[in-house]
Amino acid sequence: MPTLTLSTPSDYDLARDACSYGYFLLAPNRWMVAEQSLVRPLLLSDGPVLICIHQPGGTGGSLRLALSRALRAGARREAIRQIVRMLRLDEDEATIRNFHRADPRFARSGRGRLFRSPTLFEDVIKTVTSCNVTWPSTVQMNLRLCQVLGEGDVDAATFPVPAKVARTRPQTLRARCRVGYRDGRIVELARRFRAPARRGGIDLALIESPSTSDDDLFAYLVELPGIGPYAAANIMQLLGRYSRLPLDTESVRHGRKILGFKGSSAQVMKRVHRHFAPFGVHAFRSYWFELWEHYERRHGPSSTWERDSTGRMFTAALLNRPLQDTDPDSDRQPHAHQSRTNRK
DNA sequence: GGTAGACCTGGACGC
DNA sequence: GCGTCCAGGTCTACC
Repeated sequence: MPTLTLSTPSDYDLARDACSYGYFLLAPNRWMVAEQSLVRPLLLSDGPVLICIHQPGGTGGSLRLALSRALRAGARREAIRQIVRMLRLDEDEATIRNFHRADPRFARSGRGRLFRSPTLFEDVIKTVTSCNVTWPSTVQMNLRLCQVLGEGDVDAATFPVPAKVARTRPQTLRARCRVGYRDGRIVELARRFRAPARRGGIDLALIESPSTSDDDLFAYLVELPGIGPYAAANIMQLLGRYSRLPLDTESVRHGRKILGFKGSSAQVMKRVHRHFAPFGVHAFRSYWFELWEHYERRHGPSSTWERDSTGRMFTAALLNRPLQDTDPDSDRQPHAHQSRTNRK
């Protein structure tokens, strides 16, 4: 089996940093608990390739990539570019240290990087499939999108590319991928990813330019079909902009149960927003890793979560249920356990 | 600018 | 096993 080696920042820990955001549990990603490795297919210009990513040397060690086929130089560069984006290997030690200076609670665990997708398109569609549904439905939608529209073996199909989704009828998406009313919005988003910016397509130059302000980026994203304030803020963190909080019902639950805030949902959201505002450009990471830590208190280290069983753990009924009697501290002990933490 | 209701799926629950 | 209720963010209409 062909292999590649990829160096990492000296603080990089695959198990910790890949299992840091719920998308690592969504198809076509597959976290192999026993092997502590990430398996997923990537679509390259010369076809799909299945990649198994492992870090045999532990923290700071190089990543070993086992490939299902040999890659020519161009395809190899393409694969590495996608993996670097997905694992945020481009966020160096200094970037993470800045976050830890702003929020020292996570310096010891080293948390700072958040898992994302190899492409912006996949991140945007995953965000849309996480809106207005419970987590198990998000898991199913992504699995079906890959099985129905992805390339390669059905068990290891890639995430579909914009061109394929843009050609698909909304009714097909609804019937076969069970995306519900999101069908037309997903197809329209795919069409915009296909079209050049001057003809109404996604303006990648604006999105990726560091000179675009957070406010301007948010205003642009929120105008896209299927993207509201929550989704826009989430896409921003996936783009590496951490100043905005994607506040949803989970935020309200966290605000009430963990932070002890009272009042209506809108009031609790405002208080959560104010609570994390002092972390400035790091606000989302502080918010997220605090949330993640509580998920891990319930379900154990995220690197032990299985895609097929973990999805069922994140239902409103279970999350609202108090912790077992074996944990007398109950939920409201935010940092009593310095373990690992989450969901989306 | 703020609010109410529809959108769709699947889990939870009662019978 | 079946029927009903509910959770979830976006969008549109309306005030």
